[in-house]
Amino acid sequence: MPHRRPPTAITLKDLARDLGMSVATTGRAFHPGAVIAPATRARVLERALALGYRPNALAQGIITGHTRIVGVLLSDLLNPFYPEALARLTEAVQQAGFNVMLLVASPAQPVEEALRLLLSYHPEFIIILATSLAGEAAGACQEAGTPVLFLNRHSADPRAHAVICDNRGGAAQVADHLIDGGARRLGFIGGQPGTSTNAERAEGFRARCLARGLPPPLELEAGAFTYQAGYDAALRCLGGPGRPEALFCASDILAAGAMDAARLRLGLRVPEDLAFAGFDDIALASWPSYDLTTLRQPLRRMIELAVEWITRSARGEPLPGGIERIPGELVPRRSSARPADTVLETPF
Amino acid sequence: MPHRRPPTAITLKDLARDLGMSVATTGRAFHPGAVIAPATRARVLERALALGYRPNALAQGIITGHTRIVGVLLSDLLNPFYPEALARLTEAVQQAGFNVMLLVASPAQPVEEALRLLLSYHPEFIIILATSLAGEAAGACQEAGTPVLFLNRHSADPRAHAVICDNRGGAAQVADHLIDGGARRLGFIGGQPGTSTNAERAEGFRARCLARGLPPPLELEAGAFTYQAGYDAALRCLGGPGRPEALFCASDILAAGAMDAARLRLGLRVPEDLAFAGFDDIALASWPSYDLTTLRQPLRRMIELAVEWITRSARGEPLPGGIERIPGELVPRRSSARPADTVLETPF
DNA sequence: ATGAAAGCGCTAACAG
DNA sequence: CTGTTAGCGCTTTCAT
Repeated sequence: MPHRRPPTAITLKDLARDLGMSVATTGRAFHPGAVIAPATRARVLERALALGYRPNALAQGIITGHTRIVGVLLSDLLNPFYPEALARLTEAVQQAGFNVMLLVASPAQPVEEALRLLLSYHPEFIIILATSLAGEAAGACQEAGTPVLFLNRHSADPRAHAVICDNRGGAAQVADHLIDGGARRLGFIGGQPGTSTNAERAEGFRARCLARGLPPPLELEAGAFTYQAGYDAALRCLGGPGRPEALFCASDILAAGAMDAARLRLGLRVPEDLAFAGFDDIALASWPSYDLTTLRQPLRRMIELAVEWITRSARGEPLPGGIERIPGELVPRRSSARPADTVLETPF
Repeated sequence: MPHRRPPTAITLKDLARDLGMSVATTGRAFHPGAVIAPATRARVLERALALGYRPNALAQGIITGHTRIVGVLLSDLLNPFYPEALARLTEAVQQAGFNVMLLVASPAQPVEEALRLLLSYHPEFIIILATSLAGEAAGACQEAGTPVLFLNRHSADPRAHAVICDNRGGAAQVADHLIDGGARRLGFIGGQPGTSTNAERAEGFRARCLARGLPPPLELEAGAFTYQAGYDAALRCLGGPGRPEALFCASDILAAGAMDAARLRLGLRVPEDLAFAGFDDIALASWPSYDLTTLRQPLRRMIELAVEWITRSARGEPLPGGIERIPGELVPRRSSARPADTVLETPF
C-alpha cells in the first residue's frame, strides 16, 4: 500500500477551523441528542452542507463500536427467491440507517475466508440468506461475538436465531388444497438435501397426507433449488407408471422446471393431467405461462422482524432468541385448478 | 448511542502485550512488504491465529485511506440480469480482496440519501449496475472524489467511466440473424426509455435493417425492463394487422413476457408465426419453455475489466477513462429457428 | 530489526 | 453550553 489517501476529503477538524470552533462542539452538531446551542448547530450544519462535509463512518465505528454495517451472506443468487428477498431486505436495512455488506459464497471461494474479511469491518449483525452455509458461517460469527440471524432457513446451532416461514404449516395447506382438488396420488419434489426448508416442507406435506387418510406421497430429491434440477426430477418422477396426480415442489423455481418437463417433454396437460404447486411465490409464479399455485412466503413480515432484531441488537438489547415461524399464505392459481373450476382472475 | 463496544474484540495492543513486543512490530507482521524478521513474523501470526486476532479494517481504512470497500448501486433486482451480474461481480470483487457494500435504490427511498450514507464509509470505488440512476448518483460521487464505473450502462457525464456490451453491434447481429431467417417485417420492443442500453439497441437494430434494404422496424416502448411490460407491449404490437414476422426485444425478460403474450393470449406459434430474439442471455433464455435466441452479454469479460479498474484505481493509477465496449455473442435458439431448420441442440 | 511517538478522524469524559 | 484532553485500533515516520 504505497501512498496515503489522495483525494483527502474534508474533515471535522477542517470544518471546525473554518467555523472557528473546537472540534468537540462542531462534532456535537451531528448528534441529535448532544448538548449544543440550537443556533450553533444550525451554523455548523449549514457550513457542513456548503462544504460537503459528512462524518467519517469508519472513525465513528471505531470509537462507538457501532459500525452500522449489516453483513448479508448469500449463496444462491440463481434461485429468484433470493434476489427478491435481498432487494427488499436491503431496502429495509437502509431505511433503518444501516448499510449492507454483501458476501456471495461460491464454489470457487470458500465462505470462511470471505467471512473473515467481512468480520474485520465489525458488522453489528450478520444475516444469512441462503439455503446452505449454515454451520460454517455461524461458528466464525459467534466467535467474533457478532449476532447471527438466519432468514428463511435455520441451522442446528441453538445459539443462532432465525426468522422463517412456517414451512410445515404451509406445506400442509398445500396438501389440503391439492387433496381438496381431488388428487389422491400425491408427489413431492425436494430441493437441496439437508436444508431445513426442504425437510420441513416434506414433513408437513407428508404428515397432512397421512392425516387425511392418504398413502404417503411419492418423494423425490431434485438435489438443488434450480430450474434444471426440477426439470430432471420431474422426468424421473413422471416417466413411469402410476404417476402422481398432483406434484408439490419445495420451491417455485423447482416447480417451473418440473412443469416444463411435464408439459413440453412428456406432453401432459396442467392441471388436467397433473396439478402443480410450489413454494415462495416468486415473480414467475404469477406469469401466465406458469400461473402457479404456491405458498407465498411472508417476506414483508420476515424482513420487518429481522430489521427489528438488528436495531434492537444495535441498542444493546439482548435478542429474544429462538426461531420465529411466520405463517405463509396459499395462493391458488391455475396450475392446480380443478377441471370444473373457473379461475376468475386470469392473470394480466 | 448509549454504550461502548460490548464484546470488545481482541486488539493489536492485546496481541502485542501477549507476545511481549511493541505494537509496531506486531503490526508489521501483517504487512507482506514490511521489514520484520521472518521468525518474529511467524511467532506473531501463529499467536494471532490462536487468539483469533484480525486487524480492524476500519482502523486500517482511516489511516491508509484504503478501505477496500467497493460500493455497488442497484436499482432493479427484478430483471434477472442484475442478480446474475451482481453475483458474479461480487464474487470477483471478493476474490480481489475487496468487500461489496450494496445499495438498492427503490421508489420509496431516494438514492441520494442512501448514497451519502454509503459514501461516509469512503468506498474506494463505486459501480453502478442499473438501468437508471445515472446522473443523480454520479454527481455525488465525483464530489466525494470517488471514481465511478457504470456497468452495462453509461451516462452522459463524460467524467464517468463505463464498461458495456457493444449494444449497437449486438443488435445488428440480431437483425442480420432475423433477416437471414427470412423475416422482412421486423419489430423492436424497447424497455425503459432514456437508458443507453435501450437507445443503442434500438439504433443498432434499425440501422442494420435499413442497411439491408428493409423498411425501418416497427418500434415500441414497453416502458420498463420487466416481464409485464413486455407482455403488454406485445399485445399492443401484435394485435393489429400487418404484424411483424420477427420481434427483437431489448432484453430477455421483456422477450419472455412478449412471447407469452403472443403464444398464450394471441395464439401465435413461435417461431412459425413469429420469431423472437432477446438480449442478455439470462438463465431463462435457455429454458425449454422459452428457448430464446439472444445476444449474450460478455459478462465475464466486463466484470474482469471492472475489477481490473478497481485494483488499479486502488493502487493510485489513474483510470484509462472513456467507455469500453465489448462485443457480445449471438446465441441462436429455437425462438428464431426457420421452419426448415433442425435445431440440433434441443435444450436439456 | 525493533520500539517510541505522533497521528488518522472522530467521540467521550471532564472542566469551565 | 463550549473547549480541553484522552483515546479508539491501527500505521508510519524516526530513532535506536
